[in-house]
Amino acid sequence: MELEEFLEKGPEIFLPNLSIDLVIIGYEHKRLKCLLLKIGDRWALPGGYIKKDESVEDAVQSTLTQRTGLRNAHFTFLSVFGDHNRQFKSVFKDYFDKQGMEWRDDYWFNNRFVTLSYFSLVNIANTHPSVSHFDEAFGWFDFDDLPDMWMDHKSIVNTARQRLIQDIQKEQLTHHLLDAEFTMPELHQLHQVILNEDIDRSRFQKKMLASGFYERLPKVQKSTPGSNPYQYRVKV
Amino acid sequence: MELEEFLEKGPEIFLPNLSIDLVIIGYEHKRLKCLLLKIGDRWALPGGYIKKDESVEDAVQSTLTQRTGLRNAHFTFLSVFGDHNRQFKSVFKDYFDKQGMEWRDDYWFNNRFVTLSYFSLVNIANTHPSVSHFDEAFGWFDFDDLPDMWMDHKSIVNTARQRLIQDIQKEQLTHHLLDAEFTMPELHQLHQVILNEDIDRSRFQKKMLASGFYERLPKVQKSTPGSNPYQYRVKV
DNA sequence: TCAAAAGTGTTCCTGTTACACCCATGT
DNA sequence: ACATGGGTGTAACAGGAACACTTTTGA
Repeated sequence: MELEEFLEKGPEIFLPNLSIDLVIIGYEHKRLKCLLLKIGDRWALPGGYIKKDESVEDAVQSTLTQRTGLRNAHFTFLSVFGDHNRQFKSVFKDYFDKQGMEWRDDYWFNNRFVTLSYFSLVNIANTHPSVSHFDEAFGWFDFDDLPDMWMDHKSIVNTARQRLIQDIQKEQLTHHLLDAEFTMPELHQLHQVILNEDIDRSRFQKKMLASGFYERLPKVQKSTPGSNPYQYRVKV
Repeated sequence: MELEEFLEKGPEIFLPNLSIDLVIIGYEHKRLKCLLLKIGDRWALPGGYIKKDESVEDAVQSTLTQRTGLRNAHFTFLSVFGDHNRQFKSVFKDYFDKQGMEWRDDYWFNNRFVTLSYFSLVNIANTHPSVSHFDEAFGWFDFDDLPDMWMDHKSIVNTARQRLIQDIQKEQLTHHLLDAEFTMPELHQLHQVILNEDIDRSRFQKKMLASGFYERLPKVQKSTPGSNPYQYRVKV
């Protein structure tokens, strides 16, 4: 969609008071990362709007695809942010000014918005992020080293971080962050990073295997000393 | 708000595509109950809309107060229902026809709505439910004996039931369903009803006391055989 | 004094924790 | 051979489940 169309036809195409914010989480170099977009001199979560004739889930999926290039990425509902004075005005005004574009207070996206936030676990290596109307750049940021962010976006990210810690204790979902085939040491390392604490190797491995969620594949050769770990993948 | 104003001024007052649905849960005669409203020949969840200048939480609270008469009732977010063709038209058309009221397809509440559902645990004895614009009656229905309901409302109720079962294992929130002072046997009975299974008395009592959430009060006289149970209340 | 209700104690079992042991492999 | 990494085993412990014991009280 062209910017022109987005500005003028927005209210006809989208639900005018609902937005979607995505906390897209990746893992690289033993760090948890979060995909952010640069708008003006601050950063924002990727997001989008819901077309009047599409479901919320479809809107999330397509926003996710648009931003990461991934077709069937994982995502889960995070929470509703519904403050009465929640609006994007300050975010975009800055951008318009800098671009020398006409600014109008009655642009539809200056409405008050209720946002539905979702978080998504992706394999960074498979993503091809792209920029869109207002954002000039994207970046994967360390969870512990977030840049200046617009509005309440930083607190949304932190909500996601807390939620992730809770969820991985009950559910197997961290594999989304890794390649389709991975080793237990890799998974172990990842969990330690997410929980930010040491986990007993033995216990971790037994717990994972006992879940029945993964299947063991042949060992592969590797170049470091020590024995070769098995490869695993999620069962079909 | 008068019906006239609601029909005509709605789009100016409320966010035009967001609604709230409440699963208000009570407990009476050893049964879990749910508050429903009669619209036409079916039943619906109490709900409402969000004023443009109020937060989602405030809207939920005031809808809850309006429907139950309770000032500070418990409530928790349940889930988003965001199907693309989710609309109330069929619900209200029926009502308008029966009342001999003019029907217009372009009434604002015939829009497609995304609904935010919340569930609330209340003490039925303290409630004073009231009817509003479209609903002619209210009723507390057994969870296992729900009437014909509009749209996806029955599945929202069932989502709440499942969610309640999960939540009470981790959190102390069932006391909202009882009087401010209650006995362990009462709480025990309640949990058995919610989980629909027998719970060992001994284990239950120890778990509840170990939570540190309740404080013991003096025993009171009662007229049935057996010893008098202690009273408990939530710690301040 | 008997039966029902309520509170507490005891035993068993499962699953978590911490740590030890052994095997594989590159240097 | 040895250091490193990876897989599995074991003993100690905590918390849950099942059941038994005791006291209180109205009939």
